[in-house]
Amino acid sequence: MLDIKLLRNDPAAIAIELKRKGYHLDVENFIQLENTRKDLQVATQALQKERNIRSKSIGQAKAKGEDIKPLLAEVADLGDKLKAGEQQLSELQAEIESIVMGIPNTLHEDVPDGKDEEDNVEIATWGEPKQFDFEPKDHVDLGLPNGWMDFEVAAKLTGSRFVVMRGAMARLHRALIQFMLDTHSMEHGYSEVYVPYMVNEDSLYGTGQLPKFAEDLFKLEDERDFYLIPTAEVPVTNMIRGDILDAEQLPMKYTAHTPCFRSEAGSYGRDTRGLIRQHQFEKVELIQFVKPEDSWDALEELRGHAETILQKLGLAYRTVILCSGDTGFSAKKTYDLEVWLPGQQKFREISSCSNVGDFQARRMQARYRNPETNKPEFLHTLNGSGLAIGRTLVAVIENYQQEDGSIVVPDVLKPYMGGLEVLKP
RNA sequence: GGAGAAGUGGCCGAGAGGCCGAAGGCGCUCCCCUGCUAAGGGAGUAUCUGGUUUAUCCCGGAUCGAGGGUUCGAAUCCCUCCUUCUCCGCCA
Repeated sequence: MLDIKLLRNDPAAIAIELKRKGYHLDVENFIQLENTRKDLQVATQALQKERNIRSKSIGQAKAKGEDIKPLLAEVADLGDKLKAGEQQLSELQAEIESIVMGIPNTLHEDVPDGKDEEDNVEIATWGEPKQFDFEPKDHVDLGLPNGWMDFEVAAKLTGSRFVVMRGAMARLHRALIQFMLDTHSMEHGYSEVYVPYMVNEDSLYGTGQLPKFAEDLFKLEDERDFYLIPTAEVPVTNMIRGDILDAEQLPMKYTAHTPCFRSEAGSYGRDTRGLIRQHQFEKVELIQFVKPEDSWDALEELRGHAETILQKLGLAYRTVILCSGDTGFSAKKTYDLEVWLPGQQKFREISSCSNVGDFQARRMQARYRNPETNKPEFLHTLNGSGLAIGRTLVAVIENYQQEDGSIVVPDVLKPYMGGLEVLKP
């Protein structure tokens, strides 16, 4: 959520900023609604004030034993007028709120202009795309013959975009999770949390998935309006919803492993093969809560933490900064890490690290007490994948494959593989 | 799943239709006093929001788990929901 005061003061300037993100803000409509709201609110509050004064005097008269009948007659029609005004006002406020909740975050000035992912800008690379002296297979061809990956069984169990993994592959998948959690919690200063995989609507409003992106989510058939989480960002970030933290508690860093559930509505036909785009995948997430002045440094740090994982795994990657049109709804600035996949001869997104600024904090009413002003102020939130497990598995097996279809276990994963050094078909 | 109890400021806790945004205590901040320590005295100390502009000040409005309702007036009465606790049942 943007600062409503900024929006009121200069909606035109905000509209120009939002245009970079491809969002059209109807300034005239907004100003008109705001003006109506202001009039209505002033009028309603005046009525409330009168009601309060009169009620108080009735109480005082009654205490003195005076006849209150004439006083009651005076306020007879006040109640109806007030009720009508209050209802009108709350409807209008709800309308304004729904507009404001649907407005994306503004961008950092570093973010390059652009329309879509074609315009993202590469800012760094690490490692060299691996050269093979044979034709490298993609992860599906590596996984299928051994029964390591089974998409048909998964389709029988559930449907498309699911997988069953077996044996050493399932273990390698698990090893990645352990390795990442251990690295972030023991070397990068994050505290590990275990969180619910279902959340309520308030949480999804808090991080920005609702109200706009309901179609991307799986909603449970249940009167409680629970949703499966699309990312650990939702439960972990919402842990501090409604809180006022002490300044000394910041920065707060959390890491969590969770499955992520995404409906992938609108991506029919894209990445239909293999593990790249599934309805259910695992992810190790990094979340930071920081003071406003620290969030840009924190973004660089967080990105470094995600990059460390790729480096330790020895996987070549490039870092891109998302252009204005590709940056997500809540983010001020986002780096994507793209890993080299020999099977596709392409870099593919494996992590996304964003500084959200105070956008989610506003929605969540998540604040800290600024010792200088002694006032509660919105903190800043950041999130990043560290990393997406399914795609990391893809990268590992494609990059560590050998001509006979076996897969060498990267050194850092060996402690988690019970002595297994090569996955043999 | 059944029966019962309870949700009030940073914390504890009073409050039972009006003078209650809320006693009292603890904690915290500032000041005074005491040579230091210990103790004592005084003042302050919720959040959101409107007028209203960057901020202060001032004057309003709202908020006592959430949402509805009754009433001139609700922390207080009624309804629904959520959460916590106790007992029973079931269960990984």
